[in-house]
Amino acid sequence: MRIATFNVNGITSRLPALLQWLEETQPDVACLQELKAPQERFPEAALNEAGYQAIWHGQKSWNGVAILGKGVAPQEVGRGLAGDPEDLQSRYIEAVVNGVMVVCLYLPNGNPAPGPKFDYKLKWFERLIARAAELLETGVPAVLAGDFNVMPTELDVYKPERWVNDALFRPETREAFHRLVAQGWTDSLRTMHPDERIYTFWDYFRNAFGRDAGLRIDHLLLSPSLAGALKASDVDREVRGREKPSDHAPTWIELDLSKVHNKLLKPEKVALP
DNA sequence: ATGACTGATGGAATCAGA
Repeated sequence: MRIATFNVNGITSRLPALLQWLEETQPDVACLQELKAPQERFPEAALNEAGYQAIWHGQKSWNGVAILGKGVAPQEVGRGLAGDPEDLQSRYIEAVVNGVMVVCLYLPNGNPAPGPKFDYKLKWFERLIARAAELLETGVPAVLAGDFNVMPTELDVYKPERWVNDALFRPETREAFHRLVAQGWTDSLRTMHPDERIYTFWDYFRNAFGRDAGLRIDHLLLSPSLAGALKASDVDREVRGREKPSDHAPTWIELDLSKVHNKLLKPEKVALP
């Protein structure tokens, strides 16, 4: 099973590129971020036509997340991240797809740092860490997929010294990401490419893609029950070089679920905390 | 330290992104 994550940076203007990529790579599950569209303006019909069923949490102008299932309807577990009833931003949605718990998230950018936006990012991170711990306690096979807005190490940024004071790379941010992973999650892309400079985002500015001035900020984290099923992981880099691209490229994993067949969630057992 | 580029909103200029 292939699970992909793709920050589309506006699903309305990105729809042709999204449909082309889905047609070409046929992921079984696709997690989308930055829809930048209100709930009623999600292009459900076009995605159905392409063979995908979807759940989504839209928001006017900003944010917005979606989970697509190829030929299957994602069974929604919840939307919105627990821990702050006053947080109305659409950054989090969970669903069971093909027996796997799929978490699609768009972690706040946090710039400028320090400041209130950075505080919001760190608090959001703590809420995510709490939810991730809950999921691990249940033992469900789970994937945390999305735009984490974190470069975990110096290998994940083209020029680390330029980013040390940025919200995506500050020590507090990296420490939170490492604390999350240390719960027992597997960083799929880094596991399959231990020493490689491999990016998922390139700024629109200054010909960043042409210079390969990129960042690795989109991640797929696997629960222990799924780690043994990881077969491959990579970035669909060429998508970033096309006409009217997102500033992110799709990032994906390939899982061999026959290896964890007895651990998959049954349809009648999707009731989770 | 700043700006470059893009999308959404609204119908120009501004915010937000990373």
